[in-house]
Amino acid sequence: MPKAKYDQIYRDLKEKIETEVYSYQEMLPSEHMLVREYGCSRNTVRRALAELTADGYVQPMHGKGVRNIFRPVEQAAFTVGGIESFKESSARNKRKGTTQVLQFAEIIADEKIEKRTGFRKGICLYYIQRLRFLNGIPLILDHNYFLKEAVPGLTPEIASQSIYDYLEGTLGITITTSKRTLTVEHVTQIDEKYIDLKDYNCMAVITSQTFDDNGIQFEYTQSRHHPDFFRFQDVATRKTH
Amino acid sequence: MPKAKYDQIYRDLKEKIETEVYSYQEMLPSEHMLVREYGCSRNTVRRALAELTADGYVQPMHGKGVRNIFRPVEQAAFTVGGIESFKESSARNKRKGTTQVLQFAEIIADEKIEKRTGFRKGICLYYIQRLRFLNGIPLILDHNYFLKEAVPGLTPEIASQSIYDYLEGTLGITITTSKRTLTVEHVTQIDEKYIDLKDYNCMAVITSQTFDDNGIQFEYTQSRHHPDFFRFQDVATRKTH
DNA sequence: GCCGATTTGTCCGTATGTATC
DNA sequence: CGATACATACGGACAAATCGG
Repeated sequence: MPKAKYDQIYRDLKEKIETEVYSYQEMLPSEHMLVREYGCSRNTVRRALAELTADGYVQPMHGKGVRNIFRPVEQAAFTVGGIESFKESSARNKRKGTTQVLQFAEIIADEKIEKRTGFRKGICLYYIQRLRFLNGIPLILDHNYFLKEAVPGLTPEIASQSIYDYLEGTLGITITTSKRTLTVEHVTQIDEKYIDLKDYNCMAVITSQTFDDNGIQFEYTQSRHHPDFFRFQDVATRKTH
Repeated sequence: MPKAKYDQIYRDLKEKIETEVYSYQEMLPSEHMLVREYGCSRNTVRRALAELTADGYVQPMHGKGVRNIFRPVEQAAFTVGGIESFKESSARNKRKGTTQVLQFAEIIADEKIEKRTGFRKGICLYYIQRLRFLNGIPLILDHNYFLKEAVPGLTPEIASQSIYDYLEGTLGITITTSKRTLTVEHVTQIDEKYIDLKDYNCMAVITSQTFDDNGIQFEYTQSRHHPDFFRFQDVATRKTH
């Protein structure tokens, strides 16, 4: 938990927006006011506001002020957003998440794997297949590839709990960046075997390459979601052309 | 095209990374070096680097340096990323995009529409249905709702070209923020009527609420994509817990 | 282990530009 | 026109992490 001043301000403003201390479309106090309120420099206030802007919470308007454009979202499905473990996502979506390990193996990357995952050929990887349950219903099928040298000592036992807890807690790895691609793909035999898709013949597929704070890619994951329980959210800002 | 100094530096570094002047996993010059190279302050360099970090191009490492973690992506499908018009996306994906307007109507928002789109009940909207072709093949079906008072004078003729060109060019609107949700949904009768989905019974659906620089939501769009020609990309960074 | 040099991270105060009212 | 508000930029200071001697 960072104790940086800008982060404190960011969290404080974020909560005020979420709890409607400032209502939708209302202006926040000016930067000058916030400087006085928080007893810091203008740069620091601006940094907090920049993060809220990136989150889609506020919109700064040149010469006018900063407007609250946040609206709460209904959480009907299983919402995916930032980098989160399944455990964290389950908690945020207020569901009980459990995991069943279907496969756990050590493999050597060949050319096909290199092309798909970004791991160099010849490198030793853990390959793990896991089935994810929400409130007892199997909804997500994960195929994980972990770089063995970066993530030593992985066991099926750990995989059935939270690998991220192990990485961040026990190994002290800092997870930093995740590049994700989202596609819609036909169901496979494995999907059908474990997940009741009713009449869907597709799944929502997130593939991600995850990096630690040394810029080393230690994970490639393909996460296949039941369409009825999948929702991906995003805020984009337009770049000038 | 902003002529801000940090933006120049950002673009310059971005191009150097893309053209592999710095190769994958290589360190960029230190901030101090960049300051000398560009003749600016350290803050300005840092701002450019912050944007590259958000793009997933580099990863700064405390006490060590800034590492290039960019890898070119193969463009097999139709890649969706930031806020773009169909025209812009087509060009970026190197495809010829054309548009057929299926419906063009003025409607008044009722409660159902309010709940779905975020436009208040009673407000006057343009409703537009458009079929998008890539290289002559129909692949995307768009349902647009535009706030009439914010986007006056829209015509089917404009809708068959680029509405964004009209908004930004003729009307002088600045498009700023877009909140998007991505789901996988069953095909509808309309989908099937216009798009050849082969044996897919799902589509990739992006719904977006778009705001101008006054924080006014002027657009709600549901964009339904053929699975074979859909790919959404994203870079996430992990927040400390 | 310690120290100093280097590098990134945070924060401040100030100045100037530009848009709005 | 002046006052207010956000945008950009500079230079400096200190902290924290890393690395080499």
